[in-house]
Amino acid sequence: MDGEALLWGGQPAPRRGPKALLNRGKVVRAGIEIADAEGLAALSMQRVAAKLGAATMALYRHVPGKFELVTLMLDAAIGEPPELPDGTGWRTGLAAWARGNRDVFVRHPWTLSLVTGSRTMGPNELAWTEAALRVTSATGLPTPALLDVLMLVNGYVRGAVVDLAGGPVVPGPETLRRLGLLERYPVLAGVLAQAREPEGAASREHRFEFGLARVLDGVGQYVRDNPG
Amino acid sequence: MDGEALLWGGQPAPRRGPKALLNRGKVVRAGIEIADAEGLAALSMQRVAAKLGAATMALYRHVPGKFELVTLMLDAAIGEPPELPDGTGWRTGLAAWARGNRDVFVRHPWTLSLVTGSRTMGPNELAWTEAALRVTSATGLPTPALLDVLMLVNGYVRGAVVDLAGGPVVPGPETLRRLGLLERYPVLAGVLAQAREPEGAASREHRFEFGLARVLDGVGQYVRDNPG
DNA sequence: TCCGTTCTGCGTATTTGATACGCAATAATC
DNA sequence: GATTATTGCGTATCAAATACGCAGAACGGA
Repeated sequence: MDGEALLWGGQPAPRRGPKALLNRGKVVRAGIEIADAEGLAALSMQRVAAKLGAATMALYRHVPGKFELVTLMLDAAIGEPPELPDGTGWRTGLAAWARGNRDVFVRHPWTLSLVTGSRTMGPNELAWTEAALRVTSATGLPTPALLDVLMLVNGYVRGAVVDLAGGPVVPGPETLRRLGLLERYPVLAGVLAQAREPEGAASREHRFEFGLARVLDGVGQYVRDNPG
Repeated sequence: MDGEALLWGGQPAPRRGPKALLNRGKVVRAGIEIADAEGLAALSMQRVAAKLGAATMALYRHVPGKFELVTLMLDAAIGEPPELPDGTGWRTGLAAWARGNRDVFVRHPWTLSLVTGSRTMGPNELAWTEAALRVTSATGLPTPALLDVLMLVNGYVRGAVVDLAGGPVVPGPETLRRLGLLERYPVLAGVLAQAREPEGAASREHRFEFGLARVLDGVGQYVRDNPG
């Protein structure tokens, strides 16, 4: 089964046989719970089966295999797009979309490493796309530019969320000093000297909004310079 | 061995014993070659050993385990930051940095799914950070804002590169029609109707530059509004 | 020079996890 | 009730990571 059939093809209701104790939805939800709590690395067919009180092989009646399970988990975790404010202007709408998008990744951090590869969009992901295009179309920009703006905002969110989810950590000060990096990397040293305490969630949240505002400013300037 | 010791601690040169046929660098490079060609999923200790003409267990003399191998592969793939034009203004420098950053991910697509998690920065990644901070400091912005700008640009690049590397694919037109999505998703339908042929590399490249220009415009406006 | 120490390569065995295959029980349908 | 589709899952196989320990190599000191 390819990705499209998996995500978009319905499952024919069985007409005979014993009542199924499991179903695709239950399996997918159990997988998401495990990944939310312990990450994708902790996801195994045995873990999912154990959580459902079933034998490992029972899962294969409902999902073709582990890869397909993860594919289904991704679209399920993305979920439906939020209701976007209507008539309040493209900037408000696009900002709300971006924050909703961000929240998905924050709630399900394991999705981040999955959206970096080539894949077929599922129903939910496609619905988010439609939602973004709808608010963006209020800019009056021509169709190709809508896609450009979508990738810009979407790209920013995906990239920025990495920091919200606990991004890269600078090595400890002794290590830097031992290797003479504080002298060789003066600007970095200055930044580290000022930012002594580790950054809290509030600071990272502020940084997300800073970047989002700059992105939307850039779009706004483009809209002004290219009146439809 | 934690990430910091692994990435930043040197290896003491052995004084005795047989000449080593392998070394950490060879193992890491072989791993990168496999991941470049076939992706991270194809990376196994046996594959790496086979490529080096060694037995699987021989690798464990040079890297503590597979996870640590991947950690080392990431920093090695990132490589040294490019020489950035000096004295041509922050915008030119930051744009060059962003493109260089993008090129790393395009050359080594498997790195994308690795930079989404929490991790210790390696020497190369830290050098890129210093390079970005250096060109950004020419804006005259205060130190905390430098970090904000860095996350903005870095976030944009990481997110945008997903599309350059072949991002999500919209399901086929029959599927959309069969499910009535073309009517329910009017804006999307319009976009799809216009963009019939699949997008080429040139188009995606253009989209990357579009987004980058908007990001830098947004930063520029902020710099103008907040003179140092 | 010779021996003990240190170090490398790697064979063997264990463990974990995915999944192919087939059987037995179950519930519609005939 | 007989037939048959369908489910749950026991068993077996295969791939992959890695702990453990041995054999041989090179270096240093007596």
